[in-house]
Order: sequence, then structure tokens, then C-alpha cells
Amino acid sequence: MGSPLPRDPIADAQRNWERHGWGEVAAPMAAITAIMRTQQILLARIEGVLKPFGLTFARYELLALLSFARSGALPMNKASALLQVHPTSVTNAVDRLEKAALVLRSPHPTDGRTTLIELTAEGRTLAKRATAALNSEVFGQSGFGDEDVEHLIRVLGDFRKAAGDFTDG
Amino acid sequence: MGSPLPRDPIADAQRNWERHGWGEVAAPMAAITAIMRTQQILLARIEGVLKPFGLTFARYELLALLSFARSGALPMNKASALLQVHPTSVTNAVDRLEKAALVLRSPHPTDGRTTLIELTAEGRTLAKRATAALNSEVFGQSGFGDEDVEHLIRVLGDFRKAAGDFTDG
DNA sequence: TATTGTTATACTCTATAACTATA
DNA sequence: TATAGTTATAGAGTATAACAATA
Repeated sequence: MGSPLPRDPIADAQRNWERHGWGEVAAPMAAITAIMRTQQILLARIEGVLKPFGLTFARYELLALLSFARSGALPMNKASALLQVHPTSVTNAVDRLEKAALVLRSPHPTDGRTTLIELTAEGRTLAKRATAALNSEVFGQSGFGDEDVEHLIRVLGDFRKAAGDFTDG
Repeated sequence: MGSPLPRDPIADAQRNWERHGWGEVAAPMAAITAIMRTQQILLARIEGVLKPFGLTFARYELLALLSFARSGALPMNKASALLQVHPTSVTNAVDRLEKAALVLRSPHPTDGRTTLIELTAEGRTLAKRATAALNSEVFGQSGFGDEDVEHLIRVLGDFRKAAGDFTDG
């Protein structure tokens, strides 16, 4: 979406913050802005890899989640909780995945209120292929060094825990 | 959007990756997924702070960018390049900011093709107030330690540079 | 009464393509 | 020809509110 800038716009913003009397928070502002921008770059890479499979990131995440569930099926509300997205987002994703015959809805055996999302054979195959593509084309060449990866996992893990994402160690 | 999970879903995903023969890329996958989730949390906080001002993050970014431009005005394409967003996204944001009387469009003095975005007095005031709110309510209590902030700035800066965001430093 | 899920609706941001106007 | 910006259109994700069915 444009050629490289001659200067780092986030570093410039940090200097602007310092110059305008916000020196205290200039660094965290820069770090947070960098996280936002990095997410954007990574999401674009991921969606680029998934596009040939007819998947978006949100739908892939649901497919991947199901593929790791022992039975290959999960209740809607469980998926919503694990993916940390709104229930209507899951309804939306399942609608589209169901149209593509990658998942199907089935009734819960004992609780009539809950709907199970089940992976079809086709869905399981596609999940495997998409995962292989993401692993080799994105995660396998992230550009982060091993030490930095460990550091990111720790720092962002602490952050997510403090933000109330989860409670365990 | 739900109470804390008993376990970290990203750590679980990392273990799943390892268990299914993707040990090589399990860690970068976890780091990247953590970046995605962290961005989501931060964006929600930022939008929460900006909402009372009638601003979204995209619109705030444009306002802040203008407020740091010496003349308080920038060409559309310059704003697009610096914010690293599509030109149509700038058109969209300017449309709404203009309706709110926070910016106005003015013709470029020498190049008839170019439109300048100019901050109104009202826009400048609102930008200042919104910045103060973000600084005190988000950046000033990010939850990241000072050392981690420095590390994030460096690691993500290297990443963005390698991704082609900018060429200097 | 509380929970599960769907529907309808609305609002983001983003992007492509076609178009006008200017350089 | 190339550039700047707009318009129209489309699609994505997300969210709120109202609702039906079930527990």
C-alpha cells in the first residue's frame, strides 16, 4: 500500500510526544502503536496465505480450534469463549463455514439449547492444509529471533493475564 | 466479553502445535497469536477512551497527525502514506471529521490535484483533549514494564523495518 | 428466571474499480 | 501518461437488542 517511508513514523510520533510535554508516556505510546501496526502487517500476511483456501483468519481460527478438539466438535458458546469473540461473530463464521461444507451444526445430545459445531471431513482436510501453509509461509519465517519470540510470549502473556484473559499460571 | 478462562488459550494452542508435529514453529505461532490478541485488547481500551469524544482510533490518528504538522495541514496522500492506510480510508475519515467540523478540506496553493486537510480550532482542541485522555488512561497505565517497553519498541521496530515500513535508522 | 443461540440491524474499517481533474 | 482524489460498491468483523427455545 505504498513504498517504504524514509523515516519510521512511530519513532517520529514518539519524538513529537516528548517535544509536547508527554515524555512520561512517549515510550509506551510508541510500543502500543508498534503493536497495532505489527498486527496489521501480520494479519495481511495471514489473510494472504489463507485467501487461496477461501478462508479468513476468523474462520481459520474456528476451523483450527475444532481440529484440535478431541471429538472434532464444540458447542457454540465454548468456541466463543475460547476464541474470545462475541457469540454473534461465531454465528456469522459458522454460517459461512457451513455454506462451504467445512462444518455442520448438530444438536447437543443432552442440552436442547446448545448447538454443536462439527468439522466435516472436508473441513478437517482444509484445516490441515491451511495450517501447513501458515506454518511454512508465516510462522516459520516470522522474522523474529528465537530470544525475541520467547520474550514476546512472556511479556504479552503477562499483559493478557493482567487484562483478564485467563487466570492460571 | 466473557469472564477469564481457566487456562491461557494461546499456551494451549502452542502445546497443540507441538503435539501435532509443528514444534519448530509453535513458539512463533504463539508469539504472533499473542500480538493479535494484545492488539484487540488495546484497541478496545483506546476506542473506549475515544468514544466520549465521538472519535474512532482511525479518526483520532488523523487528528493527531495533523496536530503535529507545523502548519496544521497535510495533503491527503501524505496523510495516507504516514498513517499507512489506503487513500479511500483517508477520504472516509476526512468525510466524517469534516462533518463534525474538526477538519476542513482546502485546495493546494500550487497543485490543483491536491487537497489539503486542515485542522479547525475545534479539531485542535479536541485532539489535545483526546490525547490527554489516552495518555493518562491508556499509555500511562499500559501495564508494560519500562524494560519491556524498550524491548518491544526495538523488536517491533526491527520487524516493521524488515517488513518494508521504512528505510532509515 | 437464566442460558443458548439466532435474527435483524447498524456501524466500523478496508479495498477494488471506474471515474474526473490536473500535472 | 502519471498522479490525486472521489465515488460507488463490496466485503469483512463486531456489537446491541429483541426474540425463541430450552433448562
